[in-house]
Amino acid sequence: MPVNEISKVIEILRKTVPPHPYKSRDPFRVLIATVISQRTKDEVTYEVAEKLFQKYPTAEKLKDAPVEEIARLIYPAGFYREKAKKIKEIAKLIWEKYKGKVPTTLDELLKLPGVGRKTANIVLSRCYGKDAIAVDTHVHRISNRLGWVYTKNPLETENALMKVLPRKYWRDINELLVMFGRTICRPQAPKCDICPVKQYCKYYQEKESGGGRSA
DNA sequence: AAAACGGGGGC
DNA sequence: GCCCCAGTTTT
Repeated sequence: MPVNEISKVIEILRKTVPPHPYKSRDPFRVLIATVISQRTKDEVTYEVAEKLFQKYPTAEKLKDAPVEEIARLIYPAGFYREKAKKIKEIAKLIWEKYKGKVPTTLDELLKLPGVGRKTANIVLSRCYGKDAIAVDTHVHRISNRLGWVYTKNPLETENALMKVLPRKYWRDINELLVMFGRTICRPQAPKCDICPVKQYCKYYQEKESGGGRSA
């Protein structure tokens, strides 16, 4: 797909897709909230994260919180035991090794437990203004459906997107496509009939010409 | 009732 | 690369 067409699709989505509800740009909060959101529907997880921050607002406080108490607070997000352990360990590392400041580079972030490329890139792009593409399953699925890239895993998608997606969109693409994926371009039964960019979508075109068979 | 869902890490 | 992880939502 040509670059100017990708830009057009993004501009349409920006005008039609609802804004992402999580607004904080505090690196510590974004980092912890993103870890909590892993493998869960993120509607719930931001409420859960706020409850956690009410009781433990900083890395200094969180590093001394009992794992069971963290687990109790984040329970609705699922995987609460393993996440609680990781969250506490992250808080401890940030406080002791990084003097209370969340690392600002990909390499350092990836050393934290429970932090992979998606989580690290969320922090880099949202909190530190770096040109990073945070690829989660929404970004992966939608990029492939639209025909922007043709890849089989998130890392490939990240690399391929860096070649075809104009740099000015990198930082915002995750929030935009997450909300698009939630409301229209869902994993199953996407609402193509009301999709504002279906005319630019490979998946939709194939569905139309392929006699109703899904791709 | 069963399958889909969503990141990271350990092997 | 494969497989596991827990609870909610969709089919």
